[in-house]
Amino acid sequence: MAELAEHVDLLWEPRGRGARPQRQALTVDRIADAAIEVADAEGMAAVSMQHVAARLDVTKMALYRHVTSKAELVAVMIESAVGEPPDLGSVPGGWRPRLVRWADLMRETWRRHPWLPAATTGERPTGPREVGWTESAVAALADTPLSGGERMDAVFLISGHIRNTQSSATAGTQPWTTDKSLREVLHRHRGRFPALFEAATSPGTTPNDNGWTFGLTRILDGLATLIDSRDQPPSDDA
Amino acid sequence: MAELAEHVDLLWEPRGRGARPQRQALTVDRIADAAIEVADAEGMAAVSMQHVAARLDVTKMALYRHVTSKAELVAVMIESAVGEPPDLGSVPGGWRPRLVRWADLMRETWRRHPWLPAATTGERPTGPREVGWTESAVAALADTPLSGGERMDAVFLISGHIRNTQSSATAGTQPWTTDKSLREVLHRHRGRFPALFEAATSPGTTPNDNGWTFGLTRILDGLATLIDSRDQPPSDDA
DNA sequence: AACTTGTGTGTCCGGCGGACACTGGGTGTA
DNA sequence: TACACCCAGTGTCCGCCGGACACACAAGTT
Repeated sequence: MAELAEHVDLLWEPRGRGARPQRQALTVDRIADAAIEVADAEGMAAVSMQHVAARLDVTKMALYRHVTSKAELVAVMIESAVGEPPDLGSVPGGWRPRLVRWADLMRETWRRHPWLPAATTGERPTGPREVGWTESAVAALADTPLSGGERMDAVFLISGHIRNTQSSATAGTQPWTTDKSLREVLHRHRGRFPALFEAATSPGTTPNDNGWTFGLTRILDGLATLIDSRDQPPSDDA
Repeated sequence: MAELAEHVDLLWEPRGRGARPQRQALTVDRIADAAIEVADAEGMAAVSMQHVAARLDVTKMALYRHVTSKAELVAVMIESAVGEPPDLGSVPGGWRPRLVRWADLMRETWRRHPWLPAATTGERPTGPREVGWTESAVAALADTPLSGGERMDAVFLISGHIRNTQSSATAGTQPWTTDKSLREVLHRHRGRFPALFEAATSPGTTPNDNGWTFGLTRILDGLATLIDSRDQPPSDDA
């Protein structure tokens, strides 16, 4: 690790005030930033202690002075990547525009860090910023007649939809309209999957956004149905 | 690997027709079954070539005679675990009861194999049974006025909801109403997350099914809104 | 000047997926 | 009957992974 070039620099480069320039001190933030860079560029699978350490020009064990385990590093990565939760107070028009705005912001964040779906599956601790995002969405439903549990379920439903549309090929449903080899295999077995074949080859009217717009509109329409049924106090129909 | 007990058995146990009983030959199916047993019991993280091989009493390299890589083993596991897709032709009442039935069946399958969400995230090949499940759901929407792309988006939306409700703590939204330590931390920071705190502590009217029923109802209501708007040919309201 | 503390290093471990050469029993053929 | 071939299963090796632990070494403190 002690590079010869480093010594040469020491001899030849001007030094500031007698103290050696010396590389920047390691901090949790610098580690998390480096790990996020790796994940953004090469995916979650490339995030190993060695790889992250190499990017910072230290040994992997140096990282353990600042994080206790890889799981903790990932947790810090997530908390840093999701960013500050938004304030939707200024969005006019009630719960629906607020949720649309929230969903768009969250989707944009997740789009910038495609590894977030992979990193956030499974049991793990939750950080304050992540909670803040949820708070923000739950608050958007404050003036609806939904119960507390229903508000949480609604937020979970939307955030789940973001996760699903951001991670490709989630349930084996997605890439058929675009992936050429899949279209080909579907064509070959069209006798076995007639409805799917017809749906995948018929002229599509949906935007190519992984079902994002379609799903969000359905979910919000469904919420509207529930909310409207509550707003009108019990009418004659069950 | 050559067990003494095996030799003893050879000497003492009756043998059928002169041929030694000899352990069962390795097949892809036997390997997949063993891997599924491991995953069901100990989770996806415990599925390693060595672990699976040990369960079959062979060396890990023996598995590579039947699958080319671990990824292929996982693919075979999934294809085997999802089972035969259902035939919904006999379900009366139109698209909605058919989709409800489909969702219940799929949810039950995924409940039996909690590792399916983890195993099916990320790029991977898709098997015919998995496609068959999608076919089944798309076919359920055959007599609706939805376009092909919309049918696929609708199916993706529902299967994504299944995935989300089956994998716990998906977006940091779920376990707050149940997990005691999370309730405690939320109580401690209730000033910072007032809407969430109020929602999580207010008397809940939702069943404790991870938002499954709530979300499915919202999605189907949203689909109904779209379908109804198509069924009535363009009326006066936009 | 000696001690403590905090930060990065070097080495080791078990487990992972996988490449590759080998072996030994069953079978088809001479 | 003898032999060669075939191939499923074995043993060994490699590089990478997360992580434990002892150590080095500079900066303060007393």
